[in-house]
Amino acid sequence: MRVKIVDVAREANVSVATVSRVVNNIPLVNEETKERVLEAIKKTGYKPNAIARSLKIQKTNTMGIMIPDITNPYYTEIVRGAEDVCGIYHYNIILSNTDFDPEKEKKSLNVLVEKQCDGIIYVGKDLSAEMQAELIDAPSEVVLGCIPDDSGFLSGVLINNETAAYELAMELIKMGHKKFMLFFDELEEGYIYQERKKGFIKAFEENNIEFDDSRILREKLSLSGGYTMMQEAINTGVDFTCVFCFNDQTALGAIRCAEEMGKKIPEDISICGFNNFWIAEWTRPQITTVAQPMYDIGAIAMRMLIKLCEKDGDRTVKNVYVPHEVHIRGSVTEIKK
Amino acid sequence: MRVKIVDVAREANVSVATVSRVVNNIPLVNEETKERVLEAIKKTGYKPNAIARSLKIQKTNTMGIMIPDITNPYYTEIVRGAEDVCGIYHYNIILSNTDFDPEKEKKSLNVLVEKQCDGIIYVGKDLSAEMQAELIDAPSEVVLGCIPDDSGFLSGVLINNETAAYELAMELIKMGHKKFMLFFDELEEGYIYQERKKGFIKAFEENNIEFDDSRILREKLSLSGGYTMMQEAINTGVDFTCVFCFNDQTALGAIRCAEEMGKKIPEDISICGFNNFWIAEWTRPQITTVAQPMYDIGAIAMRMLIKLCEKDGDRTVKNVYVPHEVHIRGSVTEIKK
DNA sequence: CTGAAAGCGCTTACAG
DNA sequence: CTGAAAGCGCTTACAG
Repeated sequence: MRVKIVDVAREANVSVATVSRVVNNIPLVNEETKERVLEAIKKTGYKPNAIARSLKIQKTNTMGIMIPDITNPYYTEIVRGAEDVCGIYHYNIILSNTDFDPEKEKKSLNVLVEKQCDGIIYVGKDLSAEMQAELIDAPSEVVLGCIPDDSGFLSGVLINNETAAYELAMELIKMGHKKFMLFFDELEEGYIYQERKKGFIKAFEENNIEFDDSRILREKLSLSGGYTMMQEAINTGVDFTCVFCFNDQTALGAIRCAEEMGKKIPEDISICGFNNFWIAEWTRPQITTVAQPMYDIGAIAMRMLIKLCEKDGDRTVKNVYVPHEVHIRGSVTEIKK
Repeated sequence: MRVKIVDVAREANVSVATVSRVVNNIPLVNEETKERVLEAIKKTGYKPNAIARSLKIQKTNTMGIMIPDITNPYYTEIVRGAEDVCGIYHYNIILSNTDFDPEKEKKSLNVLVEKQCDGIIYVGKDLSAEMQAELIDAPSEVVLGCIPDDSGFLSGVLINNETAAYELAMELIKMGHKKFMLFFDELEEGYIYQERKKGFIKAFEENNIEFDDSRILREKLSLSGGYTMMQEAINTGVDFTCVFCFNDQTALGAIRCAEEMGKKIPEDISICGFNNFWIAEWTRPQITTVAQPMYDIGAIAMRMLIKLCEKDGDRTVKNVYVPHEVHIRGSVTEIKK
C-alpha cells in the first residue's frame, strides 16, 4: 500500500494540514514540528499523490503534445525541445502520435482534455477549421507548432514557409536552373503545402520560369516515396534539372533512385530537401535544404504554453516566426550552359 | 468553467450516480433514462474528469516511459512501439528523457510515481544496483527495455547482445578480417557494453585473433564521435582492417572520416554499426549492422506492462529475448590476401 | 503556529 | 432501476 499523508501525520503526531504545509514548503510551520514531519516522511517513505493534489488545486502540471509521428526526425526534435522546457518548470508531457489522422487527433485531444492537461501543443502541417474550433473550445491552453493561428485565439510557433521556399528556389535559379519539379505529399493541400508552393511559384514567376502543376509529383514523404517519385519523373521523360523535395528523407530517397538509374547527383540533377534533419550533412552527397530550428520550435512553444498556464503569466496570443536558414550543399550544383 | 457530472445530473433530472453509470456503460440503467442522460451530456458538452476518476478508482491509465534520449532514433522507435500499444488499450504515456544521468533518472522516476503511473518502462544501457532497487521498490509496475533483470522481480525485453556481437564478428572473420578495432562509448562500462564486448572477444578467441583493450576507442556515440575515433585510429597508426562501432551513427561518422582521410570504404577499411537505424540502407555505403526490432521491444514491453497493470493479467516476470538480425551491407568487404 | 472541516469530481457498495 | 452517501488523498480558508 502506498503511504499517504494521514500516515505521516499519525507518525509525526500532527494533523494532515501540517504535513501538507511542510510538503509544500509553506513557511508558517514551527521549525521543530517541521523537523518531526520531515523525519516521519523519511521514515514512512511518503510520496505525495499528485493526482489527489491535482484534483484539489485544479492543476496537473502535465502538458499534452499532439504530434503526427515521433518517428519522423523533424517532430522528434520538437518533442525534445518541449520536454526539456517542461523539465525546467516541473511539468511533464503526455505524448500522442496522431499520424495526420483527424479521427486520432480528435480522440487524442479528448483524452488530453479529460486528463486535465494544463496545456496542449498541437503540431501538424495544417489546421482544419474543425480542429481549430475544437482547440479554441478546449478548456486546456493551446499553442500550435509549425502552423499559425488565424483566429486570434491561439498562439503558434513556426517558420515562414513561403519565404523559406522562395529563398531556396532563388538560390537554385541563381545557379542557372530553369526546369524544376516538386516532390510533395501524396494528399496534402494544407497550410504548409500552400505556403511552400506559393514561395516556389513566386520565385519562378519573378524569373519567368515556366511551371505548372504537372511538375508536381505526389507520394508519401519518405525515403521510398522519394525513390518512387524520382523513378516516375525520370521514366516519364519530363525535362528537369532540379527537384525540390518536401523534406530531407524524400530528397535522400530521390537521390538514391537517380543514382541507381545512372544519373550523377548533382551534375545531372540537383536535389533539395527541407528541414535539415540531423543527418543531412553526413549523407553523400550532402543534402541542400532549409534548416528549421525544430528544437527551438518545441522549446518556444512550450515556454509560451507554460506562461499561459501560470497564474500571472504572459497571456498575449501571437504567432511567433522563428528564423530558417538555407544550406547549399553537395546535392546541388550550377547548371552548365 | 468545465462542466461536471453534477451539472449533467441536474440537466437530466437524475442523480450523479446514474450519470456515472451511463458514462461508464454500466448496464443496469433504464433505456429511457439513459437516453435522457446522453442527451444532457451532449447538450452540456460534458467530459469526465479523468483525474477525479483516477483518484477514486486508483488507476490512471497512464504509463511512464523513461528513455535516455528520444532524439536517438534507436529510442524513438521504442517509444513509438510503446505508444501504439498504449493507444490500443486506452493508456497514455508520459515521456521522460533521462540522458543517462542518474540524477535525472531518480527525479523522473519520482514524479512518475507521484503522478501515480500505473506502470513504468525503464529503458537504458545498464541498470545500476541503486536504480534496480528503486524500481523494485516503486509502487508502479515496471518493465525494463533493452536490459534484463537479474533480481527475479522485474521483467525485461531485449536482444541477446552477446550473441549478436558474436555473430557479427564471425561474419567479418569469415571474410578474412583479423585486425579489429572497437569504437565504444566514452564512459560506459554497463550491461550492454559488457555483453557486446564478451561477444566480440569470444569470436576473436575462437579464431585465435589477437585483441586487447588498446584496440577499444571511446567517445560519444554520435556522428562526430565516430568521426573523432576514426581520426584517432588512423593517426595513431594502429594496424586494423575492420571496425565495430557501437551504433550506426558512430559508424557513419567513422565512414565519413575515413573517406576524408583518403581511405576507401569498404576496400581499405570495413566498418560495422549496430541497431540498423532507419536510414542504414540509404547511406553510401550502406551500413553493415545488427538489426534490433526496436519498435517491437517497445511494443512488447508495453504489452507486458499493461498485463501487469490489469486485474487478471499475466503476472509472470521474465526476460524476453527478441530476435536480432545481422545485415551485411556495402560498408564491409572480404579482405584481399 | 496548528487543527478540524470542507471540498476538488468522481465511483460504488448499499438500501430501497 | 435509481439515489444518498461515503470516500479516493490531497489543500486551504477559517478559527483558535
